[in-house]
Amino acid sequence: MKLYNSLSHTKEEFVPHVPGKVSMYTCGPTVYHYAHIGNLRSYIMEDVLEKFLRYDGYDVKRVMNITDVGHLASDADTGEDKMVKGAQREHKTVMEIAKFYTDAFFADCRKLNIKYPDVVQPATGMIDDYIKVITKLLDTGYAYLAGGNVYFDTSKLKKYYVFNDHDEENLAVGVRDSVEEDQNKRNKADFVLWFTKSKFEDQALKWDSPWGVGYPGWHIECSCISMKYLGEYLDIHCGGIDNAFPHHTNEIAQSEAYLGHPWCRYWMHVHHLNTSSGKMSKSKGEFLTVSLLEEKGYDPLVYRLFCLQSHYRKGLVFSWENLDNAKAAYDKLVARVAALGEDGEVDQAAVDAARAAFIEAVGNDLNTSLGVTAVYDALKAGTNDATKRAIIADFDKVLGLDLLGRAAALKEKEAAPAEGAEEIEALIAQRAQAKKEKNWAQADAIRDQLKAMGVEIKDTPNGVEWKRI
RNA sequence: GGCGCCAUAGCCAAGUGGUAAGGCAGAGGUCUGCAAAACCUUUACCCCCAGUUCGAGUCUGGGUGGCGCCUCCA
Repeated sequence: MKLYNSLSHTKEEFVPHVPGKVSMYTCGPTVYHYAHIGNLRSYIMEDVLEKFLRYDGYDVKRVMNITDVGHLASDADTGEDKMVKGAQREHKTVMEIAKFYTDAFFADCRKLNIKYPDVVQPATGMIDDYIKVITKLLDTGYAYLAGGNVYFDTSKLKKYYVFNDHDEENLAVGVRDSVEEDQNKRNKADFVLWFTKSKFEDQALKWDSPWGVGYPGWHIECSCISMKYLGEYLDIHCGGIDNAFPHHTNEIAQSEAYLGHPWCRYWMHVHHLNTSSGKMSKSKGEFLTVSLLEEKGYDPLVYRLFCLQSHYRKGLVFSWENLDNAKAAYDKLVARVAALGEDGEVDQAAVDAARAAFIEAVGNDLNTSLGVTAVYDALKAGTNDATKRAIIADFDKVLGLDLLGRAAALKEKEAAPAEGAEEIEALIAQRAQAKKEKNWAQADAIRDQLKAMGVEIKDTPNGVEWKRI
């Protein structure tokens, strides 16, 4: 497949380090609050990537971290750790908070049909590894001690700004309000590997280390977790675009300094979900969760379709109008799939041809919009229904829209003798009588009454059909 | 200020030099007492200005606009 690589800024043919196998790392959530649907856009698109690679025949191993330590609480840099703040807010311990929101995150993922990674590793479980890597970086001169903390020395690298050509002179450090420049740093871009002293004294979790009691820096976890489970050569590293700098840049710096050779070949960055006022973010306070969508009556998979209709490398604007658009499309799609019959022999040649076209489309830098179009093409094709079902089932291994499952549920719901069926049938009979007498007002009144009961009727040549809505 | 991504119909979008896919919404139609559903038909001089070319949405240069990053973010 072709994949846009943030390192080269071009679409490249994807070639894994070991033929047939793909090692894939994803930056996981910081578990201090619910994930919002903007966070989840990344995980949906990464899920599609993973599923597509499997669909295309690769043996994929996917690893994700859970950040349960060490992220700052606010723009104002006031010295609270996000985990600590979350714990204080809810009167729980940091670890209780982490557990709760980790579970909540994966519950959301399940609803969105996002596969659970092969390995999930909380950052707090890897302290020994961080110490091992930091020790070597100190021994080899890539790191230094200053003011009680261990820093990575970015000047030791041939190229530090790997994703874009930053000019250090023009980097605006502390560009946001009240972020102070750390005076211990030798170079502007240096970053902390291990804290023993910081402005953030209220860390809940601290560990002993050769440099004193403290806690790890904000980037080391991803390097260490990735290397532990996926080895020295990583094929694909995923994450939100906002992580490219400094987080991923620093990961590369640490990992390659530690390993002494190139580390990760492909970097995939998912762009943001925006609202009319910019990206959706937790720190802005107002954000949408999967639960909220459900409360408002949206199937979470409607949101998945909403994401798939766009491209991961483009900003996507969220609005209720746009989500309604996706909802209408999804409901229609499910209804069309539900209308497919069961009869006929699957035309394997047609399935193979559709599959080849699908791979061609989605394999081009994850063109999910075309992938969705392929479903419509399959529905319109001149094949029998069994073949259409087979093709849609096949595509759905990647798209994850559960079209067949939802269609079956829809049919079951319509077929089930719902509660109050006699009453409904009686009303329908009354309406039929009214219609016969051309008493349209009463016929319409009965239809409205049924609608108020949650029953939708339609007149067909074969009589009246009704269903619950 | 620096760096990066993006710019196609009301909305989401495809398009990788040869006379603009698809979806949603809208409009018209078939059916219907009226609806609903379904089906059919229909809706674009591709942000602007130069340039390259027989030919540019597609390449080049310059603008404009939106978004992101510059040590919390997916």
